[in-house]
Amino acid sequence: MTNALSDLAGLRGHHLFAGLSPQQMQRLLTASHVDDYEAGQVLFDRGQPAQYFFIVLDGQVNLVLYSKAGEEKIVDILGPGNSFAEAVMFMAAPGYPVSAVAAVRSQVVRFSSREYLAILRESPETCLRMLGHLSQRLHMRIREIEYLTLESATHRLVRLLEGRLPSGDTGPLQITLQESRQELASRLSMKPETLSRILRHLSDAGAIEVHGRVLLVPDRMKLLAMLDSVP
Amino acid sequence: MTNALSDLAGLRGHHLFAGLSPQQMQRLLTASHVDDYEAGQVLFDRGQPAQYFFIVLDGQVNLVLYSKAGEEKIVDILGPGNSFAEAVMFMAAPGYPVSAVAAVRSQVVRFSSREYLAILRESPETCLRMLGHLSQRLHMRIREIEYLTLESATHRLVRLLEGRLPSGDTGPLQITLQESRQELASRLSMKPETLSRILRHLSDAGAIEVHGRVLLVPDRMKLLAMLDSVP
DNA sequence: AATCCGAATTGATCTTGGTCAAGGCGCCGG
DNA sequence: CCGGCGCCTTGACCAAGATCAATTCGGATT
Repeated sequence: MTNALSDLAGLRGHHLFAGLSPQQMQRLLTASHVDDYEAGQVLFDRGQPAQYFFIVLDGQVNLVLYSKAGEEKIVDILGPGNSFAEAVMFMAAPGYPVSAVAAVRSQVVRFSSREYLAILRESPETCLRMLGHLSQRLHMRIREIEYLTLESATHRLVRLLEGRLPSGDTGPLQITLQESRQELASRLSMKPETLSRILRHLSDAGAIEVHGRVLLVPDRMKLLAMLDSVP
Repeated sequence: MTNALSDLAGLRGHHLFAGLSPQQMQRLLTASHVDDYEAGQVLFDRGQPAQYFFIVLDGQVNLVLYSKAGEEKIVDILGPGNSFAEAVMFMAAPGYPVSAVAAVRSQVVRFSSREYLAILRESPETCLRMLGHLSQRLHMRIREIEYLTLESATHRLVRLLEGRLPSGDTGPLQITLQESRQELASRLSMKPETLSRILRHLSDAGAIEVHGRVLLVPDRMKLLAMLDSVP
């Protein structure tokens, strides 16, 4: 737990802070802390009172939910530059709705929600930006609900892969997964066994080529065609 | 399609408008319209450019998603006083993320997002209120994802019923469903047949008593106990 | 290189909820 | 009072994905 303002130069440009005056930024930074976490370490638990929001500097943080039986569902995976828990501060009785755990050794900045709220109160422009941000989040969740209820496991995987394809080119493309199979499965709300079988199925069909965490997509159209063949 | 300002007195108190000055409210109202819809009529389709948000005056509006195969999933059911599509206006390229269809003959006010945004730009207090509102919505969705991925159909139904029990009393309680079985099933992401079977199961177990749309809950604890017996 | 250990894959089987089809019930109009 | 038409319920069967149980793979350590 160190206060290392000097490390934070890169944060100026973060879109949550775009439009803040240098003084406002200063105010925020003096009330912020940079923390290091070991792999597996918990940043906060679901239900805990929420006084902070966060930005990942380095490493990876997973937002996760647990069932009573102990199963876990990864709701989001955050890498460097990503913020999280910034929606919680606007609730009347702020409590984190998910748990956050470092997936690997990570470095994370922790900001005071109180301070940020005070600043928001005097900058409508930033307010509107934040509204856009939350709106985006909300729509992501609605899309996730759509995929969960209306589509099969195969569809969900194909959609995720498609979303990670470098847009543009039509030739052979490459995706490097930054998460483990278990994490990927959990995020897609399926079991690792199922993910494995689907990857194999896609591979047998020639839609992808699997080399560990690297996936080759010979033809994006062929991948998308899998959506029709497995309704 | 009539502009009936006189009908709108009740809207002054709506929490989306709390804190607006009479002039601001006036500005908004002159750019708003009251529309009547038949049962089954579509207010807007998913993907359509979004320039309005809405408040239900009377009747019922369902927010729904469709799969390519034509299955439908009801995302939300809105009654008098409820607003919808108010998050969309903050997106960069506003398009409705769901479709809205009147479930019964309904009366709905349609507001100009442009106008409301202009007002927001000059009232940080209202901005913050709206942020709280969206935050709430976001958490509802996260909870829904939680239930969908981590819990069984029975759990989802019990949770919904529990949430509708008049809080407080411990004695025998009563719930009157305002939606049809089909709607309820769709909202809970299950088929009507499954809902029917679960209701029967709960009824056999003595946790509820079913009389058409009226449900009696002899003991809220007994209902909650079903969560353990069917993991 | 040999070993170890957790992660990933594969196969066999099970469970939940979906599908399909056949009644039953309620409500409305005649 | 009687049909008829939706909606709901019930039953028999099915399928996607989960679970359980071996292997196998990969990569770190010695």
